[in-house]
Amino acid sequence: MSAHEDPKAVAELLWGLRKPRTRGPRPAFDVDQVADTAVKVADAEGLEAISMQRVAAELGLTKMALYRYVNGKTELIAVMVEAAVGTPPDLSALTGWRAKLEEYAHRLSAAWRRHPWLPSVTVGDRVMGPRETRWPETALSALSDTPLTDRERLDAVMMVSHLIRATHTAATPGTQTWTPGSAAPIMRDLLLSNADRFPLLAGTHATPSATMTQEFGLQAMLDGLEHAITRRTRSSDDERVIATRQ
Amino acid sequence: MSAHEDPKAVAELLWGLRKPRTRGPRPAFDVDQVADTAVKVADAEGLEAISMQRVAAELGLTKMALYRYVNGKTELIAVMVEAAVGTPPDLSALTGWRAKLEEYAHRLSAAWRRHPWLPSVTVGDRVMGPRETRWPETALSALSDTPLTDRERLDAVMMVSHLIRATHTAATPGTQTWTPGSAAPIMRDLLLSNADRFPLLAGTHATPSATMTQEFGLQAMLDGLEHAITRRTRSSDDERVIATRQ
DNA sequence: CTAAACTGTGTCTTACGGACACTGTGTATC
DNA sequence: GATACACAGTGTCCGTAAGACACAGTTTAG
Repeated sequence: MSAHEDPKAVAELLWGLRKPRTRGPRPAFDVDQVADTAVKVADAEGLEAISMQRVAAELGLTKMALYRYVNGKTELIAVMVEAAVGTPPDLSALTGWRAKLEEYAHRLSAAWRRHPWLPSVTVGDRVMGPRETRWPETALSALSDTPLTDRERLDAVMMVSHLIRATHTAATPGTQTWTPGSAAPIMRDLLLSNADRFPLLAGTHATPSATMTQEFGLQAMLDGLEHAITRRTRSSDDERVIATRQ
Repeated sequence: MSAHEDPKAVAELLWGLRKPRTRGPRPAFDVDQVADTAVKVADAEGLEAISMQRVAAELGLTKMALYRYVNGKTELIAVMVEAAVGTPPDLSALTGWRAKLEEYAHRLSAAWRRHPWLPSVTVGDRVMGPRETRWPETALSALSDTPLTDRERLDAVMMVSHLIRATHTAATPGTQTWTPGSAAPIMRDLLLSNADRFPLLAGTHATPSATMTQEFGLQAMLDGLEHAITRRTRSSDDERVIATRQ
């Protein structure tokens, strides 16, 4: 949209590379306060409640005054994410990649549960801030003593993140604006009254796009990862390795 | 937003439960034509190009005339999805749940590659149309001769779908509006110049939020699923089962 | 043949993101 | 300490979006 919608500007803002102002009146707030306020609004009323107007009003400012802090809505959301993600857990107390990665997954899940709008915004080609970047870095550390390649480690981390995201996105509607949860029962009715065409789905008595059990998916993924690691270890240094689980 | 944003109305539209009109002038188009046109626009110019104005103009109609066909943008997108998903593959020729599910995953991936905007819209609490519903139904059929419970089967299907989605969402930005791909190199530079704080990520020389190898994740998932299935079989009827793979 | 039903149109409202010019204020420099 | 510059906050304007609503024209049922 605007000329300010530039990833370089976002990077400078998130990574603290904005030149500090000296002259002129003191700003009434700083970017962190703006971000925190916006996060509070999004937590309470959802992401669709976030507008320049709304956030500015919350701070007692005019809409245009907000543009002094962030160059546009893209930057606003970027700092919101950075403010909301929090810090990843310390995994050094746990032993074994599996325990570490499992703990990581649960902590990530908790963070996203606290801010239901986060999954829908932390998607796609974008610039992450330093706090957010700590998360994948931490996840990678869980896998550092496995025989996986760098690429595989990254893939595994992304895989876990995406799974956790998937278990949360059901709550955060994408383009639908009706009250959450109202579509599921209707979908269920449709399946039941069309049970002849969709016998398996109707048999599950659950709507497909809705919730997904997080633990089943997570354990299956870790099992699969364990398989890959075990096989890699076996073939690489020709030595049987006791699997961490069972 | 409007009173028309009601999942029941969407369900009626998608499942062909709208009472057929008899009196009055013939509509210039039908809902399918509207959907196809909108899909074409979205394929060519992205989802953000979709507006009532734009789609109406494409059909040679006024914006308000479009509201005669769909009650709002939510309905428009719903019919777009139903028009774009296509039909799931026939898995009956393949033997074994793993081969079937793998084929399913690849076909799903292909469908989403054809319409890059689909992943971002097929999320959350919503009503699916009959064509789209065929997809999870087909995936469930791949697992029908496994000893998994209904719930586990559904979880497994959702897990695979979400993984495939995850490998595609990198291309479809969520809230960022800049040209795709421009953030990744900047993220890479940030990681490299902060290699002391993010040694593992910097070592991978790849940006975390970007692409993820689909096959690694898929095979890991299938391995994990295989583990669950094998264990279930072993414990349920006390009989060793030859794993389908290796 | 008439009246009801329906399609398509034009106009209005509200809300959004953003541009831009302007006012006032505080700090650094001379 | 005076002054000029830099910057925070404001008000106004614009383009675009979704949607409400009333109206004109058309076609089919009775």
